[in-house]
Amino acid sequence: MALEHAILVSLTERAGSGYELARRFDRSIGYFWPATHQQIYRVLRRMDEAGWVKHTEIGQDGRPDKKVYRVAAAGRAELSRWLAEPEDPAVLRDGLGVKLRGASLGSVELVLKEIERHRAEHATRLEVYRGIQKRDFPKPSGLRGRELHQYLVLRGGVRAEESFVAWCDEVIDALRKDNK
Amino acid sequence: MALEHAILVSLTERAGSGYELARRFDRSIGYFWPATHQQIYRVLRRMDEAGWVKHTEIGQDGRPDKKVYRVAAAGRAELSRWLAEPEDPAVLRDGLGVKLRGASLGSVELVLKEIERHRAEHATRLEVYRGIQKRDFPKPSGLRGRELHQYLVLRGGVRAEESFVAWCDEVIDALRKDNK
DNA sequence: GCTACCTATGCAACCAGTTGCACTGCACCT
DNA sequence: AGGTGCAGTGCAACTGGTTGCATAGGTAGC
Repeated sequence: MALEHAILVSLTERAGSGYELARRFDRSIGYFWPATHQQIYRVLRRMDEAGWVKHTEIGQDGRPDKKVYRVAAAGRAELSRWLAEPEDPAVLRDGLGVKLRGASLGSVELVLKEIERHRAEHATRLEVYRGIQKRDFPKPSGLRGRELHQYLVLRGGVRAEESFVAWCDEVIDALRKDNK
Repeated sequence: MALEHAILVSLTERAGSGYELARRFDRSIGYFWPATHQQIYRVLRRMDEAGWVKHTEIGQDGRPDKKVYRVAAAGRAELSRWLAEPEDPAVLRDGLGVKLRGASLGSVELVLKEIERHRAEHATRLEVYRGIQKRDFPKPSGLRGRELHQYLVLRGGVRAEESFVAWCDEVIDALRKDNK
């Protein structure tokens, strides 16, 4: 598992509350490791009990109190232990493939519409990534170290979405021709 | 959820036992919707109780008896209901991205090795897909209907692996240059 | 004044996927 | 004779992720 580790990476970059982490996951890390606030709160509590992180309660006026977490020594140790450990390659799991495979058992028309819808969503995500790329890494050739790594992860997202959109186009085209 | 539906699609193509389904998932559908035999047995029993599939016990000599499942009317109904229903776009979830993002907190050397290892595994998977493509769809331009759909799903796998391997190459190259 | 949304944390129940194990019997290799 | 691997089904326990709900005060728009 790696939600623990994703949180540790994020908290090492900058301390934050569960809520803030959930926002960060929505915007960046979560593109590669999605997580809801429920999951994040639960894991934070677990890691707190295990001594991987420590929290400081911060009273705010006008807003609810918050707990700001920062990585403890044990957390840093666990993180480098995990970084050195081999990771199982991720598997593809997309219901759209199953739907396409079964298209002829239902309405090919509808499956085609569905693929067009997915194409649009992935194209939007791609635009978001490209926006981040332009804004945060306008000159990638000069990047080094941590920033380079962040950039390369983003590149992974861009490539995945590009390839998905291209596949959708291939499918849409082929299904339309088959229908004629 | 869609394991039910993945199984229904597979069983509609050809009736089979839980064991046979598990083999099929290992070889084809499972590239896009992985499942272990445990999961398959459990879901088959559930679908049997719900009347979506029916089984016939087949005694074999020299081998254990098996239950051959085939899709019942209720299963066909459920399948076309699901096919017409919108599906949430799949999310990317790859620990390797988290590792790369956190690389500078551990050993960049080791993360680089890890990425090379993943590259090799995905390249192997890509070769498997290309082999299937060559063997089963030597002339894709003439394909229609169900065969076309199967081919297009395979194309999705090929594209995903190609793009992953290309990303690995980009990362390996960039990390090596950064290290110099 | 009402609705809606944001910040902030959390419980409880549920569902899906993973892992480890158990049993049988044949075939093949060493 | 013993180990490995294949065919075949299955239980039990666990882990991780999802969904629905609760609470509470502040701000912004109609």
